[in-house]
Amino acid sequence: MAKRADVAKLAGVAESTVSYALTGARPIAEETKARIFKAMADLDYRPNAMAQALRSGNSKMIAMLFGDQERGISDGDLEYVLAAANEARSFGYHLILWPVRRRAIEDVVIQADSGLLAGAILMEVSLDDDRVKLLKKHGIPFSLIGRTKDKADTIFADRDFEAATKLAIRHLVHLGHKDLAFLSTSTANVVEKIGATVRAEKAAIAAAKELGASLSIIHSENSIQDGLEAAKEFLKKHTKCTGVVSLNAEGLIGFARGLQRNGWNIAADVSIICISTTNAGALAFDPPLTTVTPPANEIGAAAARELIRALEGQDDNEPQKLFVGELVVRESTGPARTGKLKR
Amino acid sequence: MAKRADVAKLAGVAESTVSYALTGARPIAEETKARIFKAMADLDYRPNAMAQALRSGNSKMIAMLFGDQERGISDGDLEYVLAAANEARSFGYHLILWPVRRRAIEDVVIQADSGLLAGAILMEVSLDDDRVKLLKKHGIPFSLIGRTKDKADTIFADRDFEAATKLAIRHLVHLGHKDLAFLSTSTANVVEKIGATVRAEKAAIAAAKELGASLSIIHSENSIQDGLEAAKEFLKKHTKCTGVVSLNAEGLIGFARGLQRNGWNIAADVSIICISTTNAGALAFDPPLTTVTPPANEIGAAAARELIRALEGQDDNEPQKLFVGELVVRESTGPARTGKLKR
DNA sequence: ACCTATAATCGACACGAGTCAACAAATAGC
DNA sequence: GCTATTTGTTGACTCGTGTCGATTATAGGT
Repeated sequence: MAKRADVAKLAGVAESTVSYALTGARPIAEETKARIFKAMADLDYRPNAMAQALRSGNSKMIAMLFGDQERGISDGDLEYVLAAANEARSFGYHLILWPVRRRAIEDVVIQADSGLLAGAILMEVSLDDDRVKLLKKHGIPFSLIGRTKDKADTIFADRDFEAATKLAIRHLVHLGHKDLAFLSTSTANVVEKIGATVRAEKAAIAAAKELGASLSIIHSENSIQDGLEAAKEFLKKHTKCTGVVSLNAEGLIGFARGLQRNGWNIAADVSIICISTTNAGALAFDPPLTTVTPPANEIGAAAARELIRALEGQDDNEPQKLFVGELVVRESTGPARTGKLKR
Repeated sequence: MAKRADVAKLAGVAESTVSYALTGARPIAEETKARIFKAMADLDYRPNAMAQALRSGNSKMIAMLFGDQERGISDGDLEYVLAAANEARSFGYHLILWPVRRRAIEDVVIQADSGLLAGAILMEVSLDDDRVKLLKKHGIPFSLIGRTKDKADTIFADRDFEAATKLAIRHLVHLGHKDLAFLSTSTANVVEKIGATVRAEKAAIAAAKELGASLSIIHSENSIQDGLEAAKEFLKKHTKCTGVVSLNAEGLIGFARGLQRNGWNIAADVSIICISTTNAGALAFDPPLTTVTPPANEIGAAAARELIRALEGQDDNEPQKLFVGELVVRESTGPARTGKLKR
């Protein structure tokens, strides 16, 4: 592979001149520039990325910290990751996929200290996340997909759960629903203070109150099996409910199935709206699911973009971004049923 | 950050001695070694990855080339990627996620020439893939998830579609099914010679013949909507069929729904087995889907491992790996119906 | 006419590691 | 007891860039 010295020799200039022609850090005569670029083209010259990284102290590598086993992989996750990767690349950065168990975060610190990583993006953040503290302590630049309770001096892109939940509840209330249920994730998530769960539950309660509807919260693991259990609970205690908002994509599959097996008709007997599934997931439902779709692309891209801005030392007035997502009305919601269930 | 010079000074030795203590390329007295390691620990020294990469000419970075928009993202894809990332990291390598449109593959060559990439892993390979030719031409080490028609001198990890398809068909035949259908992907995939489609179709025909069953092939895009269309076609032309093998995970959702809406009972009226969906996808089905599950973890890991072996110059007797996947019997298959459909 | 600012270029050095040639001391071979 | 090899260590060089200081030529201001 041709190096800078080869280009300089062929163009008949000093190596530094080639550098300045490339970076524009100092003026170079047009004529000389032309000669240099010609030489670069002839030699098919590519500046060596590792040498640049070493010299400049910027590897342009960003670790995408992916919580591995713990919470299971959901189909939507890939969307965040791809969006971040695309955005990073458009800035000349690269995204290293880093499946890392929660406890093994020290590896990341080590690799950052070794100059491999310029920064990191963290997914699945809890409200009081040790990993965030560790990264802060070691001065490693990072951004979050999600957010912690203490938001000071933190770059993040997150869902605006308050707005999304409210959007969903308002949709149901406008359809005449008065008795609502909120299908949340596991109680463990509440205890561990997973941001999404805590915020969405709070927001649901607030929005229901504001809009004059009642709301019960149902907890369920993020699995079909547990969704079925949740349906049983619902059928026992919450038959008055005519509308369900779900934060739990996987659980909702079981939940809906449980109701359907019991003879319930989705949309006619009970309206269901999900705020946490992809469009693909919504269409896999029968009937297709009304959703407030998480804008995974925007969130992933924003997390990457804002981190890179910080890395490049650009002052950003607002590196904390919230995204609501769009209400997409499909066929799982309809006017609140009046009178008794027809069964 | 402490550098090698700091360690050398603190330990009272030359820099090269520190290097040799670290790499073991030359013998160093135990006593000296101890002093050096003590100094490294005290200074919290980490060798600079970029300097090592520059000096050694090995960036230890592998691009995971991810066909972006074209074929849509399926949930299973993340599994391959994560498995490859984990495997790579266990060898001290890193996986750069690289969403790249088919045509933009030149970028990869450029970045490989720039020393950023040590190699690449390619997904969604067609039997006669231009990208493979390009990488070969430029001498960029790569491995495939999937495989081309010309397998010579190529590292790959792929599904053994022949065996997987046969496993599926045998399962049905053993249950007494004689008239089978094969739900394939789009005809475009056949024209473009996507390996999975071409191989699985061939294998299905061969296996059915061998086991004495009839087999019709139904083409459908990988979407629920098209799956519904495929169901219509099936209901018109193939009502004799009692068993369906599907290569088309997304399409199968629509296909099954189409049959169910027409009053068909899955398992009782028609057995369905899918060879290309994740366990999660299978469980989202109602009834849970019998599958020959793609061993995404093994395939992703093997693609990474074999590439790294080649990069490190290890002669490998067999860098071409095939994986069948396990037959998991769930509730979508049962004995062939006898007599007429009860409708 | 003189001083200063800017354009254009060059050579030297630094970034932080790996590796080779050289050398002293210790050991082995016969 | 003399040569041949191994052990242990050092300094110098290299990987390919970015950038600073110095140098010359030219233009601009008074």
